Amino acid sequence: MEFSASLKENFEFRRLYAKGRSAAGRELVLYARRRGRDTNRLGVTVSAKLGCAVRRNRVRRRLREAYRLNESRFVRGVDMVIVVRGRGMDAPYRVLERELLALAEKLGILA
RNA sequence: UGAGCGGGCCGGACAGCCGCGGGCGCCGAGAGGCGCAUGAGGAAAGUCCGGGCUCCACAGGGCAAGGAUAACGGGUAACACCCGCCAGGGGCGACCCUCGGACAAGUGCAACAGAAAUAGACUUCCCCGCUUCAGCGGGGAGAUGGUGGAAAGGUGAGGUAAGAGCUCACCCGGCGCGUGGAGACACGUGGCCGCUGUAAACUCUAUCCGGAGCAACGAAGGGGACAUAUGGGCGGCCCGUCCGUCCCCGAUAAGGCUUGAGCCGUCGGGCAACCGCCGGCGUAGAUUGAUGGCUGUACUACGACAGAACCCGGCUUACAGGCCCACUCACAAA
RNA sequence: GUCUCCGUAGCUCAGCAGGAUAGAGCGUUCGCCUCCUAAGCGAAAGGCCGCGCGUUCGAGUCGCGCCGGGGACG
Repeated sequence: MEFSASLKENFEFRRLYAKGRSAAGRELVLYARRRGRDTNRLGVTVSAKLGCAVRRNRVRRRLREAYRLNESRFVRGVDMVIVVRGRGMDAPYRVLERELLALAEKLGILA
């Protein structure tokens, strides 16, 4: 990826939940917050209650792929967190991709 | 052909493009880039057992406590696992199932029902005496008594006043002896005995177990606290033995981190589990945690259960579908 | 990773040295009381004791294996 990295630290997730802007859809919830850098950071969260490790990994990989293939459409300098809801566990890739872009559009972080 | 039984194996495949992890090679001052091969499971899971490894000075002895295991023989590093075998049970059969030591050391428990729950009494039966013929007294007997999971070894015969393993025959169980077996045990035999069930009740017997865990451990160096013993050395006590101890930074670092009781094959030993010899192979190692997306091709057509986190051996649980081998029964044909 | 505890009526809990028909409080429903409501009084309904297998004559209770839900340390 050109200008994106992972969001890792727990306190940064918490800061986004508290201070970031959010948009919710049927399968996902997206939190985003601008920061004064040139790069983006992406975090993905799937609750352990929603399924076993294999299913959680699959959703997480699909979402990272959806972001990777559409990276050029995003604004630079944004931290974001994707939270998967129960309905999103079995959603196919196309649905997740469309939902991610729609939520990003709603938050105004698409270029 | 149908039904079944035991064991083993696979569990998405192939091609292209774009991505990811660590490894190797090359380029680059560096950041990084390019190329190559490689990259989750039979259960990776639950964390229920057993070990390796690391630290606790050695991992030492004894006692107590606690825990674990439980027919017998073997396999193994070890086990609660595996194999074989015995006993009991199920199936026409292949074969399958069983926490399978000891209630004859002691203690506890056995509701309801029943006269009575481990054993006395009562009811009842018989004989003698008395009698108002209802019964009462003395003696004998242990058979009868709706029940109950379990009732004084069972059935039959003899015997007797009435009865009783009191005696006899057969059977059952225990114990002793003999034979066979490595042993559990089996078979035979005896004028020794007849004893309720429950130890997944306490307990007893035999054997085993030091503790903590890779978030273990962790260097040089720096800082601080307590202190020479009535202290400490991973739960208790004793012996023995050793020693200054603890905290913070360094350090959410590097390492530990993958070659190991490894996998495959031939041959040999063994009923088997398994063991031995020889030859070959090199097979994830992350630290927010690597396998995804798209397209195409067929197939019993959207392909089950499911993701390594120090590493092994087991157990248990989840699992669409498919393949192979051995065997059994029924029917048919030869 | 290690270690614990709990699943019983709609809710909160009792009941465990195994014994017939599983209780209490709150709630629900019905009745009484009151002009009406609350309170009070009386009655009733409501449970495969989380699931399965086993031990036992008999299991909510004992043993084993699962499932679900908490909690502790790091």
